[in-house]
Amino acid sequence: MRETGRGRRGAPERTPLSRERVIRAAVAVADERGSAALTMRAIAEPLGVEAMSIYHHVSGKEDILDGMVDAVFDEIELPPRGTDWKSSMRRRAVSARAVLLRHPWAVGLMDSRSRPGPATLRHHDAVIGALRAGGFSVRMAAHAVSLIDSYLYGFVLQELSLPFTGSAEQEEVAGAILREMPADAYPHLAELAAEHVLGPGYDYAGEFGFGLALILDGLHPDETTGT
Amino acid sequence: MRETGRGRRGAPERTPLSRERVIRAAVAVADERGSAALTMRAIAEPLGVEAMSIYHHVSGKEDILDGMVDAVFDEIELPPRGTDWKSSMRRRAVSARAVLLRHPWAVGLMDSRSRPGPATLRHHDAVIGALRAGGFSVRMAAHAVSLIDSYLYGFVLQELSLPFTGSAEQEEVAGAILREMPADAYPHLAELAAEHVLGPGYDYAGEFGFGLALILDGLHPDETTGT
DNA sequence: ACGCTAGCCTTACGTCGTAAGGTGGTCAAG
DNA sequence: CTTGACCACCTTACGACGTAAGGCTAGCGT
Repeated sequence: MRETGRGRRGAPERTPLSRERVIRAAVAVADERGSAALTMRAIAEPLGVEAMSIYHHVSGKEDILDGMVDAVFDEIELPPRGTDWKSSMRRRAVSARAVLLRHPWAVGLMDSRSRPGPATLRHHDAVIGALRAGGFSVRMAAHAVSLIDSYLYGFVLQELSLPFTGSAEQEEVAGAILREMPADAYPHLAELAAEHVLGPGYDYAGEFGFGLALILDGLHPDETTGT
Repeated sequence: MRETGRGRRGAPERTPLSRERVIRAAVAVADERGSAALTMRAIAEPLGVEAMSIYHHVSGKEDILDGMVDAVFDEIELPPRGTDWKSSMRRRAVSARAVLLRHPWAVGLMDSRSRPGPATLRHHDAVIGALRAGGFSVRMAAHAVSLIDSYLYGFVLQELSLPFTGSAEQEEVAGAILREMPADAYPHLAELAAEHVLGPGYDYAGEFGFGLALILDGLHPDETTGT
C-alpha cells in the first residue's frame, strides 16, 4: 500500500509526505473505518509513517478536517454550463447527495468548520454563477442557494441518521422499533410506519426527488412570484 | 450551584443523582462551554460528584447524548391544535430553529444518534398528526415531514457554521474573507458578498422565512398538485 | 446488633492530540 | 573528500479522555 517513487537520479525512495497525501489518507480512513476511527495514528499508518511526522505537513487535526471537507466539495459535480438553471441545479444536488452519502462523515464535519478551501469556494461560485446566468438577481440567487443547500444538507443528515442502509434491514429495524413503541401513545407515527414506510416498495431515497422538485418549481429567476 | 434537599426525616442531604439530573447538567455544560468541553468529568463537577458516579445512572456517554437530543426535542413547541396545518407547521419550525440555535451542539448530535427518546417520538407524532388533521394522506404527510425537517435542520446547520453571530462581526469577517480571496477567481461569490450580504440591513436569519414560506406554499393536503 | 444494599469514590488502563527534541541521510560549499 | 547544515521522519512524554474494577460508608430491614 505504501507508495514509492524515484528520486531525481533514479534512486528509488519513498514518496515524500504532503498535505494532499495526508488528507487523501484521512479521507480513506474515515470512509473505511468511520469518523470515530479518524486518529492521527490511524492516518499515519497506511502512509508508512509515524503520527508525529504528519505535523510537518499540516498544522494539526483541524487542518486535516478542513482539507477533508474541501476534498469532498471537489468531488461534487459542478452545475453544467449551457443548461437551464433548473436542470443544472438538479444535477448538482443529486451529485452532491451521492458524494455526501459516499463520505458519511462529511455532513457532520461541515458545521464547526468555517474556513472554506478553494474547491469549496469554486463550488459555491459555480452554483451562484449558474443561477445568475439563469436570470436570477443577486438577492434571489442568495435565497435559492440558501434554500437548496439547506434542503440538501438536511436531507442527507436525516438519511444518514437512519439506522439502516438497505431496504432489507429497513423493515426489520423499523418493525422492531414499532413493536417496542407503545402504539397508542404515538398513533400517527405508528400509522405512518405501518402503512407507508413498511409498505411494499418504499424507498426513503425517493423522498429526495419529491422535495427537490417542489423547491425548484417554487423558485423563479425574478421576484415575479410575488410573495 | 449544588442542589440540596431534605431527607425524609428532615435531615439535610444531597439530592441524589438521576438520569434526568445528569442530562440536564450535560446540556448546561454543552451550552456554556461548547460540545468539545462535554466530558464526563465536566458533567460531574457541577453536580458535586466524581465522574464515575454518573455511570450508576446512565449507561455511558452515548446514553447521555441520546438523552440530550431528547431534551432538545422536548423544548420544541408542538404544532398547536386547532389551527390550520400551514400556520402550525410554521410555528413549529420557527420554534425548532430557535431551540436549535439555543443549543448549537444539537444539530451535530442528531446524526449518529438513532435511538429516539419519548419526547422525540411525541414530537414527530404531533407533527404528523397536525398534517393528517389538515387533510394530508399518509404518503403526503411523509413527504411533507421529510421536506420541512430537512430544510429546518439544513438551514440551522449552515447558520451555525457561519463564523459570526451578530451582524456587527458579520461585515468584518465577510470583508476579511473577501479581501484574502482572489476576487476574480470567484466572481459570483464576490459579487454576492459585496452587493448583498455586505449590503445594509442584510440578515441571514431572514432567509429562513423565505424558504419556509416557499416550501409551505408548495405543499398541499392531497396529491392534487399533480406532479 | 448486624449484615445488605444503594450511592458515591478511588485507582488504573489504554487511547487520544500534540509539545519537545533526537536522528540519519542528502547535498552544497569548502 | 570532508564537513556541516538541513530536511524529513522518529522517539519520548504529557495531560485529558472514556470507562472497567473494586472499595468505602451510611442508613435500612430484620
